[in-house]
Amino acid sequence: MTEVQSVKKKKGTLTKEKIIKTARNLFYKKGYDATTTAIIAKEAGVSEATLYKYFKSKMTLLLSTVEPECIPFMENKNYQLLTNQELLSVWTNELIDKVFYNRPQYSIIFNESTKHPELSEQYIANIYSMSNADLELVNRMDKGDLPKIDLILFQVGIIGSFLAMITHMQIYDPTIKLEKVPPNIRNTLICLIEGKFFV
Amino acid sequence: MTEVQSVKKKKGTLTKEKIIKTARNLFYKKGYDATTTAIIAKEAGVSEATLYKYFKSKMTLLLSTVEPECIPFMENKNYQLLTNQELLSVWTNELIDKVFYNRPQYSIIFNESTKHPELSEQYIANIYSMSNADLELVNRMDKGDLPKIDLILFQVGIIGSFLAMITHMQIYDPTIKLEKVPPNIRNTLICLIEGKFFV
DNA sequence: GTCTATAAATGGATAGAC
DNA sequence: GTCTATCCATTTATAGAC
Repeated sequence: MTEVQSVKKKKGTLTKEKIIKTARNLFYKKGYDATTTAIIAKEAGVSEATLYKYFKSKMTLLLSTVEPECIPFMENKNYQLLTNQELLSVWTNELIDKVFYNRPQYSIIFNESTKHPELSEQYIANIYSMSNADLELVNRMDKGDLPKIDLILFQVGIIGSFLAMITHMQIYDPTIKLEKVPPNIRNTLICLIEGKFFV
Repeated sequence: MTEVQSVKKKKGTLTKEKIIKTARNLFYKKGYDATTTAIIAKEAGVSEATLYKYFKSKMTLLLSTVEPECIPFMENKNYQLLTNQELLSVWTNELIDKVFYNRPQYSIIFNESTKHPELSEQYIANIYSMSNADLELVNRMDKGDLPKIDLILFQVGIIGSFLAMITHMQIYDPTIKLEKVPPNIRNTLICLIEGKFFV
């Protein structure tokens, strides 16, 4: 399938995607301000002039790297059939997975939005996009089946918590390769959210 | 008391402190890489040459801004007398307050450590410094009175969560003045940690 | 569509006067 | 202890050839 796609795609499109992908990883690892257009171009295998053919500024490129292309990741389960406990558990795990597989985007948005207000719109678009599980949660809160809380702030807290834990591991072992959510992080986070520590 | 102190202090010391304070706020608000030594000097009311008399490089200044001068903030309660519930509640609130009143330092360390490994040492020194409440928690975990968890990772999660919530508010209202922990953040975070949502 | 070459501005850092 | 003036490397961004 990727074969078919890449045959269809024009050279220019591929170059553009390569630049975005390269820039995203660099912004994620070193931050926007510390990443030069020179190094992006070099690692993407193009010249700086080419980069500026596709993006009229470095900021435009930044915005492209956080576009929600990979953000939607939701299953279409029958959330209505779940118990409160089950729903919350599913919701938490879906959130963790979504953030994990898009952690460069989330990390960039969370880290750079205060510094570069141009990103705020993308931040809001991401944070306020509702999954089906979200909607069902809100539904039950409205009906009184679940305690009413600020779900957005709650979610922000979980994402911040998760990203901090990932960062923590990376500070300890900068060479670590994260192919899936590290089990100890998932456990500690679930433990945190479910209040398991509060016996 | 500040009067007495300022009389005692030499001019140079005051200048140095002014530079650190100014730099800390700028690093916090705009990030290390986006903050120039020119703007630090200007806002501190000195020339760049003066700044470089006190700090041999911009990185040295960064390290000074996160030094734990304000970090210790702990009470000396009789933690042994508290019930598990009370201890956890006290521990959580102390952590929140500590992070809040030193949020520039925490924020800088959390945001810049991956990008600038020179900071890792400070990161570790901060994260691994144990308060009395920490020690009592570990104690009870060892005795089996509380479930055993990775307390460090747990703490990292809470700090990340808290900083993300603060950032979230600031993205919404960049003019906001935070004089104390916003009640909705404290509530949501407590609600998160105590698993109140998991009925 | 991509490159080489370069403009224009800004960055961190220092020498030397007062 | 502090400043003015300046150095040199690096940065974003572009013009014009292929």
